[in-house]
Amino acid sequence: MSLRETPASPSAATLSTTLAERLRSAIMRGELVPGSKLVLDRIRASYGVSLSPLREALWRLESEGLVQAEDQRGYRVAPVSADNLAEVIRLRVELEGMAAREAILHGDAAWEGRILSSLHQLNRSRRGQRSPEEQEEWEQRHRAFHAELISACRMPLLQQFCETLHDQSDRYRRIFLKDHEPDRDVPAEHAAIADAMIGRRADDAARMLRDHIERTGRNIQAALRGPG
Amino acid sequence: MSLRETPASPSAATLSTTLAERLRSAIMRGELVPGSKLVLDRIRASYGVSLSPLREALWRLESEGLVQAEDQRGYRVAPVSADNLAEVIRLRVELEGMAAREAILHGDAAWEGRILSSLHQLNRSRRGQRSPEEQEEWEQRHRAFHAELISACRMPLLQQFCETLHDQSDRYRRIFLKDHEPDRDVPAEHAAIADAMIGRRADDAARMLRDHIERTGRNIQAALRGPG
DNA sequence: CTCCAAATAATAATCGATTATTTTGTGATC
DNA sequence: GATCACAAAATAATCGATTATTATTTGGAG
Repeated sequence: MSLRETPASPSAATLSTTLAERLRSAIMRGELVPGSKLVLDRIRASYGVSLSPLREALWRLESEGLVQAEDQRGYRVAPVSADNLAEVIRLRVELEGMAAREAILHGDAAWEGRILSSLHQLNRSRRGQRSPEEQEEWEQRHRAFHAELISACRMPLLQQFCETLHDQSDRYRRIFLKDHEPDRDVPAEHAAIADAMIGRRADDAARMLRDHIERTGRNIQAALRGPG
Repeated sequence: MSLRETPASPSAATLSTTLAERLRSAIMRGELVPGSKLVLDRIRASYGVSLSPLREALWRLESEGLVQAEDQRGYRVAPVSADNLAEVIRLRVELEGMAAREAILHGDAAWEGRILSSLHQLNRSRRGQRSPEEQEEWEQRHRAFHAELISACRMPLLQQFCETLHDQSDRYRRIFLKDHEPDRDVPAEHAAIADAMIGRRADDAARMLRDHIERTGRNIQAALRGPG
């Protein structure tokens, strides 16, 4: 249930936490392929850890929908499907829409500043960069920007749900739109959404957010149907 | 992420799964009090298990919002607060409302039958019974009834969210409305909701569901403010 | 050849012991 | 008396080995 957090007080990250992050990243990048079996002893060996923290890490990823677990039969990377993607997109639209409206109601000047700042950071890194580091940086900033939009909503559970759903749809995008030239001006969409949020134009913001999410969703759906 | 499931094929429940169920029940009943520390070695001893399955069980409950975990500092029963309850209620209204509308769109005759059947089961057991077994039975059937209402929505993630939120609000109700004479005709409310769902009156159903959830919410809020 | 059953191998789950970290207690200093 | 440093105790996290379960192979029987 934790928002991927820096602990309030400076306590050392546990091996299990570190491992969950590494595995999450591998799953999101598609390096661990959807539906594939996660053989405990193999992963244990390749990450150089013991079983206890590994199993804990997998349970955390299970709760984020990135891993499936079955008693006595082990774990596998969550499979992908058009139906699942459609639901993720639909829920993102509804929940991020709700969160955005709440954020507009409650947001203050500091919140506006954080939106502008994260938008700026995002625009300074370019998507579809050659180096994986740059790509990873863009991904991270993109996630941060979307999180900031709803950060003032005063509904931590809702933020949690949105983060989980966002991760799930990011995985689809990163796997199926691997080196896909965007057919639209994504930075402009981000800027317009930020502007509507700060300008407290709730209906505009919700509509643009919906379109933004759904457009990406349709592109992924097309790629998903195409090859697979 | 699993809907509390009977495994498709008959594989033995793991100790970790059983333990998670037992702990969930103890937390929901308020036997493990909100905010209290869960000292691993104490629980380990009292449940007669080893650390590994215990820790796994606690992580599962963390993902359901019933336990809080902090690296290197252990676990505690999720605390309660008016703010958290308000968010849980709000999200239940929104998400169960959405799920109900979808279920009305997609539900077939079999679904109608399941609703009527679970309503009947629910009415045959009486809430606020003297024996804990009867009370537990009512709780279980009440949960099943609400789950059945949205079971045709074809959105497994959404069902998952609803189940989690329902568990959370049930915990509040069971702790704060311990032996509380209901001030309203709850069975009639259930019957009316079931009727509207089956009759495909989506707006009616959503409104009655909202009122049903919010009324209970207000009662809990009152109790929460009162003593504590 | 196909089906079943037992044997074997592979894997998951659990345990008990060890190590690392945090919390509590104690005494010294100001 | 308050504050810090250190020691001791409590607790959390991890490991390596063991046990239980599932999956695979093998060897008949029909």
